[in-house]
Amino acid sequence: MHNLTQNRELADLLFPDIQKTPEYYEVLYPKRQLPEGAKVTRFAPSPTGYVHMGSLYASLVSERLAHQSNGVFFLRVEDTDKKREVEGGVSNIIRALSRFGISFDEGVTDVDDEKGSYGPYKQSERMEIYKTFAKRLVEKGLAYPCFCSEEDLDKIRAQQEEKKETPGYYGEYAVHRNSTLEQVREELSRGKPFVLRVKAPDNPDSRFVFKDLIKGDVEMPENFQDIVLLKSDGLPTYHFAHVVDDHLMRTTHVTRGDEWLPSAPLHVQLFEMLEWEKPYFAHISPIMKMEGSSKRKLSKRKDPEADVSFYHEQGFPGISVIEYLVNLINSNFEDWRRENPESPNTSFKIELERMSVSGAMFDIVKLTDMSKDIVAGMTAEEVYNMSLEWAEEYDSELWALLSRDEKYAKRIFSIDRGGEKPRKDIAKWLDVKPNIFYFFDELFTRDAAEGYNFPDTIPADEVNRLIREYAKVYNHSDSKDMWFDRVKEFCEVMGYSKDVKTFKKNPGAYKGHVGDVTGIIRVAVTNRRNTPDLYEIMQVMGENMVMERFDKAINR
RNA sequence: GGCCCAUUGGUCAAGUGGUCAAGACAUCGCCCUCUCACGGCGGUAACAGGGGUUCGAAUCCCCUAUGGGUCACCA
Repeated sequence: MHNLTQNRELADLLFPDIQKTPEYYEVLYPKRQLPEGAKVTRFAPSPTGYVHMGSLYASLVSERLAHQSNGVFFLRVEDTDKKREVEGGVSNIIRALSRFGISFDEGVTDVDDEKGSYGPYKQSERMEIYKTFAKRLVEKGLAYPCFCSEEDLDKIRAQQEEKKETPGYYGEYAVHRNSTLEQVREELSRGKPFVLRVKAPDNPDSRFVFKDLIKGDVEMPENFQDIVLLKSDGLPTYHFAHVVDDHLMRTTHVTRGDEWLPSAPLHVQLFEMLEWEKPYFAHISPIMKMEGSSKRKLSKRKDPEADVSFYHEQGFPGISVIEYLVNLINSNFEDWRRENPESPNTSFKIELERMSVSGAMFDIVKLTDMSKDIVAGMTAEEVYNMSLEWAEEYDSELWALLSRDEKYAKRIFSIDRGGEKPRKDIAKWLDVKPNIFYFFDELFTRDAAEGYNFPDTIPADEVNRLIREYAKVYNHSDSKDMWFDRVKEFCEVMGYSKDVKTFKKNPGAYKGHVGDVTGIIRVAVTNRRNTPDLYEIMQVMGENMVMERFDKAINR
């Protein structure tokens, strides 16, 4: 057993270079002056550059919590594992999040830049801080060096497995826990590397209860493992860094994936050992994916849609993804949206208590539907600008066509848009090309070369006859009503009923109905059976293009 | 395996002891319509199972099953 002076000696022995004190940092990073109820949250990724859907989800929760309470949302980079570091990773993460409208009030802003007065915000630059608090823990007899090698640890584990005991470094298995100062000195003099471990209370049966803002009251065993605080390279583990950083950065609400729930007792224990006020914890359930008949966490390795850049590539507007996620956070968002169709989604207040405690299945069909609604609400101008921007990066051919004649492109996007019931055909910018290709001869030609999509129910001869005759009566300067009147008249001449009802009443009397005829014209002009308003399409195309399409169809 | 968390229609979910168990997406049917879409109307479809507690249970308790998470000098 160490007494107080021995602890102090040990602390100096382990951290001879640490001169600052915890008190120094308490003054350096004072409690934030914020309005009542303001929340301080953070996003704390490893600098891998990869942003998982689950991370976006969690960061969205954190961001909203902070910003809807006039609080602070900051970015901290958890780069204590060099193996995870990827060149340019930080910038990638920041860029990926900004595409979804998520920005930070303080923290890391780029590879070598940051803002805010609670930094540094990169853990690798906070070594002195961690060591200062580690030293204090040693002084208090709450942490100690452990010289076990990997092999030693393996041996312990093997022993425990054999006896069917809980594996880990604790109690009587914690061989270095009660080393004397002399023993430590000797190991050190032999140049042996060490890790710093917490001296956990040795009572495996004691229970720990805490209130999670999402999961509710959770009861678990108290932590009794002597978890590593400082690795042998001197860098802190997540556990220690989290506690030190979130205290010093004055985080009020720790929002993170629920894979952290099992280590929450450890974290709370550390807060208590350091005599710090505990933050609130909110453990977020993972986003799942259906595989066969069972669900599992969306996987970075297996699922392309787990990577948020997937949505950028597909051309989902960032706001669509965000609204989908907001709805996953609080499902009453949909009701709110219906009542507030014009409000920005940031006006919707999220509530942690309303979050689901179990993992939600990621539903790309629903995302697509929501996105269609959002795009349908955009102006032609917006659709043009956003699809152009997308095309610039992902589809140079489309980009060239859209920028070649801006006015023409915007007229295309104006069809069936802006009215009471806007067309819902575009969910993502990837959908644009297949929806508008027929307005461009080069794309249309390529498409028609694959074959025309005339219905099989009408013989080719009849198709040709209809197009040839229709081309003769087509008058490009007709108003919409006149155009349709003329179509109906044409139908009667050709032996088709001028409306569907008449045909249905007496199918034997006609070759078909007006829908069949317009269907043929539609395919001739667009090579699609489903399109927006045919009249509008032909008006936008212009007379020449329309007539050429008729020719081309007849001579196919 | 230990420890946690969970389980309402195909999916997201409302629901906190008394509801004909909302709504949305998907699906199906009908209507509207030049097609498709949009829109409108309607349909199919759920409290994992078993025990309790209670006048009464999706809601509370226990057990079972299933799913998920976690048990590193990774985060």
